[in-house]
Amino acid sequence: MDIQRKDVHNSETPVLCQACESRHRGVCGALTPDQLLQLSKHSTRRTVEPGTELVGESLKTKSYSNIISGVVKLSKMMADGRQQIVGLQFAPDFLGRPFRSENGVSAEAATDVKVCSFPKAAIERMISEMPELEHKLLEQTLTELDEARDWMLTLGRKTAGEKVASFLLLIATHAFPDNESDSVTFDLPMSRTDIADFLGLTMETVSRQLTKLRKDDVIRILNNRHVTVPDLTRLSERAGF
Amino acid sequence: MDIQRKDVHNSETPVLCQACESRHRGVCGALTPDQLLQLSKHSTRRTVEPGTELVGESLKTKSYSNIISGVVKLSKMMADGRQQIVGLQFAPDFLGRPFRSENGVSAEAATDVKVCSFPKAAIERMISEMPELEHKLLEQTLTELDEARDWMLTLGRKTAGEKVASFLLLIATHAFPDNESDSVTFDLPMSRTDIADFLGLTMETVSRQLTKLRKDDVIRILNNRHVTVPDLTRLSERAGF
DNA sequence: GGCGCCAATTGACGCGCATCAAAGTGGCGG
DNA sequence: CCGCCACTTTGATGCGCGTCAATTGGCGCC
Repeated sequence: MDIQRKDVHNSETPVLCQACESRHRGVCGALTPDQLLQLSKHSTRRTVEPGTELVGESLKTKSYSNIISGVVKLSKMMADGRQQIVGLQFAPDFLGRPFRSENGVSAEAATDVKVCSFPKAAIERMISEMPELEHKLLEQTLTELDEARDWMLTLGRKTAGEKVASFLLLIATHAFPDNESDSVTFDLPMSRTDIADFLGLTMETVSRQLTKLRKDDVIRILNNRHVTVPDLTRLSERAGF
Repeated sequence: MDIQRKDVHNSETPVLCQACESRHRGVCGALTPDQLLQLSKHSTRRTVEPGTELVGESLKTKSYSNIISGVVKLSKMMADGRQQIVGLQFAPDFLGRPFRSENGVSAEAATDVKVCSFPKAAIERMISEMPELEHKLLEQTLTELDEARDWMLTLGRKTAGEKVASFLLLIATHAFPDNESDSVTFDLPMSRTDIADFLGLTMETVSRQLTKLRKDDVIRILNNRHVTVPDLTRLSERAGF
C-alpha cells in the first residue's frame, strides 16, 4: 500500500465513527454516539481510484467527506490550462468547503481513496447545533492555512532543488508523522507531472532534481515510486533549512 | 439561534464595538453589548507606524487584535534572509493565531495601522463560551484559506507580468470592495521591495512590469504610489483571466 | 539653490528553468 | 517472450527573470 498515516495520529481515545465504520479523528471524533448513529443513516462510504474527481472546481458541493485513507490533491486551473496543486489532504482530514457552495478548488484522488460522505444539509445542521464540531473544523482550517502559507514560501522563494527536497520531506512527515528515526521509506503518492504542478515547476525539472538527489545519495528510488531517505537531516538541508 | 447568527453576520448596520470605539465588522460584531462592555475593560487601542512588528515570527503571541484601519503584511523568512509575504490583512480582519502560541508568521504594519488588542486569555475564554464568536473566526479563517490558495496559483504558475497585474487587482478590490464602475484609483500600501516579496520576484522585475503596464496605458502612476486603473477589465486580462 | 539620502528606474549580462525533442524504462496483455 | 503504451529520463537550446551596477527622481535639510 502507499501513504498511510500511522493509525490514528496522537490518539488518546479515538471515537468509533459508526458512519465511517472506522476509528479516526475526523469530524466524527467530535460527535456523541447518538449523533453518530443519526448521521450514519445519511452517510455513504466508498473507495475511488486515482484520478477520480471528488469535488468539481465550479460545481456546487452537495456533500462533505471524511478521508479514511489515501491522498487527495486540491488544485486550481487557469483558463489556458496551467495548473497548480494548492494542497494535499491525508486521512483523517475533512474534505469540503462549509458555508459556501463554490470554492474554486477541485479535489481529485491521487491514490486509491476511501471516503465517507455526508449530505451538505446534514453537516451544516449539525455544525449549527454542536459547538464541538465547529471547533474541530476551525482547528483543521487553521492547520490548513498554516500549511498553505508554508507552501507559499516554497513556491515563491525556493529553487527547484529546494522545492523537490521540500516535497519529499512533506510526504515523509505526513506518511509517518511520529517517525523518530532519521531514515524513512515511503511511496510517492503521485506522478512527476503532479509533483511539478504542486511545486510550480515542469515535469522535466522535477525529474532532473530527483536524479541529482539520487546521485548525491540523499535518496534512493525503486520503480519510480518507492523512495527511501537514509538521512532526513541531509534532506531537510537540501530543502533550505 | 440560526436567525440570530444570520442577523449578526449579514447585518447592514455593524454593531458598535465599544472596545474599539469604532463601527466595524471584526470579531466584536459577534458580541452582545454586555460582552463588549466587559471585553473593553481589557482592551487597548493604538496606532502604529509602517514597519512596526505586531506579531513576531517565533515570539509567543500574548494578544489578539482587530485591525481598525490600515494594511498588515504577514511574512515568513528563511534562514538566509529570503523572504515571502504570505498574506495581507485589511480592516476589519482579525489578527492572531488562536489555539497555538507560535505560528511561524510575523505580522508587520505596511501602512499606518490602527489596532484594538485583547489579551490572549480573554479572547480564548470568550471563544469557548460563545459559539457565535467561534463561527465568525471560522468564517474568516476559511476566507483567508481561499485567498492563500488563490495566491498559490499566482506564485506557482503566473508570469512576472501576470503577477504584478494580479497584485494591482488584489489591492484595487480590497480597497474598494463594492466598486461597481470599471475605473479605480488607490494608493499602493507598500514599497516595490514588499510587492516583490509578495509576488516571489525581485524589486527590479516589479518595476519593469509596472512601467510596461504604464506604457501600455493599463495604469497610471503618480509619485510612485498613487495608481489609477482606467479599465479594470483590461487589467484583469493582464492578470491571466 | 545645493546637497545628501533613499527608493525607483533603467541597462547589461548571466544563469536557472522552460521548451522541444529523443531515447530509455517498467507494466501489462497477447 | 514480445510488443505496445504511458511515464520517466536525458539531452540541446532558448528565454525570462535574477543579478549587479549606474542613473534618475523625490524630498527634507542646511
